[in-house]
Amino acid sequence: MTFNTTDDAERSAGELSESELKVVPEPSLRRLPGYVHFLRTLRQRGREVVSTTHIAKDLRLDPTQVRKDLAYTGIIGRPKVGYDVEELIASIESFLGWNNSSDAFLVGAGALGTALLGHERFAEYGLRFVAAFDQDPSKQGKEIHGVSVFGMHKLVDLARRMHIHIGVLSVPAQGAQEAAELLMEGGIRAIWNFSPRRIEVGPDTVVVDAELYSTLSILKRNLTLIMGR
Amino acid sequence: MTFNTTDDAERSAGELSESELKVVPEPSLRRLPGYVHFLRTLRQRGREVVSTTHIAKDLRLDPTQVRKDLAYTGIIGRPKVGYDVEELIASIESFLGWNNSSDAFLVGAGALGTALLGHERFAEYGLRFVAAFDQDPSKQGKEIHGVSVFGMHKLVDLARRMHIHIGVLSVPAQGAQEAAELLMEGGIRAIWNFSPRRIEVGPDTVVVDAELYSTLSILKRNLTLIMGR
DNA sequence: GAAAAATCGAGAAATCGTTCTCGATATTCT
DNA sequence: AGAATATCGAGAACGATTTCTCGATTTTTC
Repeated sequence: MTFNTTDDAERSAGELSESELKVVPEPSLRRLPGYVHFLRTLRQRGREVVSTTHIAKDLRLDPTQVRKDLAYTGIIGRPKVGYDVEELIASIESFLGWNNSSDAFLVGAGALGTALLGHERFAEYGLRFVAAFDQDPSKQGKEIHGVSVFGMHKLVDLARRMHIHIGVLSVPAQGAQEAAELLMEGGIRAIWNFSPRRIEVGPDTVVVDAELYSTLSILKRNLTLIMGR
Repeated sequence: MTFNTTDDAERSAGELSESELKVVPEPSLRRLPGYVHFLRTLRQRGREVVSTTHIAKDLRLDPTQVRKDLAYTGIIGRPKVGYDVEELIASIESFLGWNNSSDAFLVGAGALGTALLGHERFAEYGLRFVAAFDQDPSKQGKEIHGVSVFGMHKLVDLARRMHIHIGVLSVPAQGAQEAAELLMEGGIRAIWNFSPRRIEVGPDTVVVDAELYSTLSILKRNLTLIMGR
């Protein structure tokens, strides 16, 4: 997040009813994509089963922790053997909602927005951009990486008619809240926020911050520490 | 993890000596950028002092937590008044190392890399791209957002001569480790990893994952939960 | 000038997440 | 077939982070 960063954990959780969201710890949620990535390479190498010992070793985690994380997705393993790789991938992907690809709108087709539109890899994670929006008239009517760019005034109507549920926000800080309001008016239920601003949403919408500036801060802080040794 | 993501907290911490890094909790580090952002808007509005009560309310956090976070940066407040906004911003920025801008290399000038190069905002967070590198010969010799793109073979020598300490990795998963090796050979001490792959580094280098796919996963998971109500 | 109100800062308590321990189970080896 | 080994899964122990409590301090009000 963001800078928003500020409150990532609290924030995203706070937006939903307590009971439902806190079921799975956020740290576990953060680790799950990593498992999938590792498992995909295993599958590519023809591996059929894998133990948490094995996963943990590669990812430098505690085997018990991996086991608990995997358990959240509902999979059960076999003692002395481990888990079926194929089944495990399917279990996590399904749990994370990567299977049913979601169509998304992107708001703010600047440098960052353009990059996000061009990042084909998101398809693997169940995200597909179907339209982009920008205030700048010179961008409207064009296509960026195969996605049409519209003016902001078209957003609400299009979102409603296309039944879009995900909005990706890559606008400057000032325009962030305003853009979020439009997205909500269009019926969007989830916002992936790349802007450095905390966004206020209603109870029917979730915001997750991309945390770009948070991780950058951790990097610079760590660099300072490591240079001073 | 992940791609990275997986082990962010553990990972970055693990790379440094225990004592130094664990001083400030990572959750606090993640929240600090958010404070700065909020404080900047306060300053813009002419506000001169602010209390943790005030900050916490806006960011939906616990006032005590905010107070503890701020204390890590070394600032001290005045009872009944709060903190001097200007001084507080300076304190956090200095703590996070945003003042002394760091020169960085970017590896992988694809869609994501291009976007990062064009994101002027990073300058505010003490990051400046001075060169980019890519395998693709058609990109070499050109400039992207004012930054020259070189072939990978120039990386090590240039990094050494320019005394670069930060590398930003936006290459596909397969090339990530290899690119990281080059960066380390060039003397780079900190890597901001946007690739969905865990990276192995020596004890003199830190890796911080950008966690793009982690936050996306949290978003999709939350969306699934909220849609099912 | 004294009383009231707001806020900081330090320490205690509670909560959350990670790590450890152990019994149960499936496989492999002899 | 029986013993040894590896791994899962559940619960306990531990550690870290968040939240609560309270005394001290400064400003404002009467």
